[in-house]
Amino acid sequence: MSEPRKLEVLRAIVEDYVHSREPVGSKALVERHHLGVSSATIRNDMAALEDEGLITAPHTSAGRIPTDKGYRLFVDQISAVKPLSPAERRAIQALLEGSDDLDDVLDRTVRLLSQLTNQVAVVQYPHLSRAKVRHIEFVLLAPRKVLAVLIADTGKVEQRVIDAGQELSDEVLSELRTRFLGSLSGTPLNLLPQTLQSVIAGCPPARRGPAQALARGLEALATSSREERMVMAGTANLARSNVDFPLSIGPVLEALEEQVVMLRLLSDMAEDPRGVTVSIGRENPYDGLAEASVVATGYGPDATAKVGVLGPTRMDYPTTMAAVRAVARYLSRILGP
Amino acid sequence: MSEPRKLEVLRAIVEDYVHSREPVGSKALVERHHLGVSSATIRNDMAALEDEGLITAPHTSAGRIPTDKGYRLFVDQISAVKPLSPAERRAIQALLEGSDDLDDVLDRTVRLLSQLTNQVAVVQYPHLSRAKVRHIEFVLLAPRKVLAVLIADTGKVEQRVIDAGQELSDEVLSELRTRFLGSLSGTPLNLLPQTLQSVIAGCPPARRGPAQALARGLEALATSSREERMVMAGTANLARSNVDFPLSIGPVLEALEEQVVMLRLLSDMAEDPRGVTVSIGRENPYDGLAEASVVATGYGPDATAKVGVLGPTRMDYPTTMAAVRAVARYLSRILGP
DNA sequence: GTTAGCACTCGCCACGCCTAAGTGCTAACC
DNA sequence: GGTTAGCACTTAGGCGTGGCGAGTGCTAAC
Repeated sequence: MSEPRKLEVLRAIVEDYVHSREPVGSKALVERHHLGVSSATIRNDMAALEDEGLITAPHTSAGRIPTDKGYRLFVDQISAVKPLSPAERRAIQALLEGSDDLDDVLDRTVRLLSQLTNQVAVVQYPHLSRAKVRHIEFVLLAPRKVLAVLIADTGKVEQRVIDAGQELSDEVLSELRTRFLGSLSGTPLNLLPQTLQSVIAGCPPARRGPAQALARGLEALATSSREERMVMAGTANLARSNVDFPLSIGPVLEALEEQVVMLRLLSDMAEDPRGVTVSIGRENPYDGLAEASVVATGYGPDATAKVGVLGPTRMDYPTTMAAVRAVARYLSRILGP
Repeated sequence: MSEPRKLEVLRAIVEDYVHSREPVGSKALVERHHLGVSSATIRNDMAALEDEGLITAPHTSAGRIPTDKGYRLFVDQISAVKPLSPAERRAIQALLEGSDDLDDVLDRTVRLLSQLTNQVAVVQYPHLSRAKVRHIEFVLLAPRKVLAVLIADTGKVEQRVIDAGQELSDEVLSELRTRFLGSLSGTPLNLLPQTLQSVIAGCPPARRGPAQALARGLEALATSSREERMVMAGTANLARSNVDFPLSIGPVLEALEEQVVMLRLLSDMAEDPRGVTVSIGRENPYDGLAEASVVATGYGPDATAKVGVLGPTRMDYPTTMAAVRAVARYLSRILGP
């Protein structure tokens, strides 16, 4: 029993099953792929694969389907990344080029990716840590309520309402604004906390209170937005493939809606040297996603924010991985300096 | 055959069907509701109701279910708005009070409303027309690219990247900023176009070009955000009630994701004097929502932005309407002056 | 206008049957 | 030893049958 052929058999099973959604038997296998051996031999191989836990039979007299472990082996060692079609490349380029705003870019990206893969696409907002403060604005909404707006040089705008703790006049606020802006302009966001301390220290005692409140607000602004938000598209694709999620489309939707879950999941995915990380079925901790796989990768300057796709474990990994990788690259290029 | 009793029968049918999801027959009806007549009489009434197109029988020997028209009559003339439970009132109050940001408020609102009704909740962003300009900021991202930020006195922040058409220096931009801010501060957003014209007119010829570009950008900023965006929550509830959308949960998700469709739908709903508008099944033009109903109402100062709920035609209208109305009221109060 | 009674219509479910697909095993073969 | 042919065995799923059960419409009496 040759080891290479066993892998070849696993590959064939995965591909056929992904294609037909039906358990694949030994006979169909030798017919569709020219493996050069008879179905009996394949049966032996399949028995071995089953012993190793790579495939399983839903019932005695059905063909085999890959297990999570089988998909894992397939993804890690067998499959080759399928190149995108020129049409797809063009679509990516065209769709992403005419956009200005960051929100806009991300929005187009998820839509594109979900169309490309026929699955649910997810994009995490890029981190701000590398960005620098471009501008700060305080606006007095009510005597004690200040709207703080932070504009980063990446074009990202963050806002938040802050309780100043005491009543402020427009003049005081304006003075504070100048103070903050003077010290903070150009500061990288990850260094913001320290710099804020020095601003407060430089304030006359009378201004300390509100300055501290504002500083806290700004700090929250810079850190809160880090990994907190994401955009999503293509949930309708879940329903189309309701054959894949027999009755469990509900939990999947829940997980997607509870953005925290998805964000955790994305963040936890270790960066794969080959560029795209895959989490298959029960490999991920959330029960609702037991029958789902996530294909994701980082993008942007330090590749910390993630873009990815969620679909049934029975998905076309090579193509999906190719699409995710391609989209991430274009995305990085567009957002890049 | 008494007219009032016929309505009573329709009411009973709607309520039972909503409760049990199963066609309701004449016998079950007299048992569950004390109508004071026999099942034979009810059968006669039901035949009449069917002639009028208010109810229908899925097949010969099944009970009846309401038609869209039947629901319509029920909503318009029969049902009484069910008051919310004290617990629900408390939940609304508690959840909405601890919030600061507009985004935050809307986000909590949809989540709350979807939990309250076990359906998909939708909130349209409030219009800006009544809001006034509080602050304007221009930030130079690249020699020709300007990030315009518009802060309204409602605390809403809008941003957009503008192509200035020619290279600008920080000084020129700063001068323009002062010019714009001087004239625009306090201007209601719906009057923005006219005011912008006067700003441009007041510019020295050398500044006209960029000023015009910026003005166009600001105008787009003020109008674009009007009815364009919405927040949504509770799509997972669609799946839970997959009994209601037999196989058609896909189209519903599509409609929800194509925000344009939902926004059109919401905007098109005429304001009902009783406060809550209902669109039932095929009353709405989009095919994917043929089995869905929307319950919505306006909120905010001029009640032009909408908040609502989408669910199966077979929904508990009285409670849903009550929830929508209550949430809209709290929302108006919080956003109010 | 209401009611009782009755014949009739279907959807649904359970039962049993059969077929097709696929397996595992054994014995022969190279 | 690995490969193959053959065969007995298993089982899901499709299909027709028949028996409820729920519900209706109609008629005749009240």
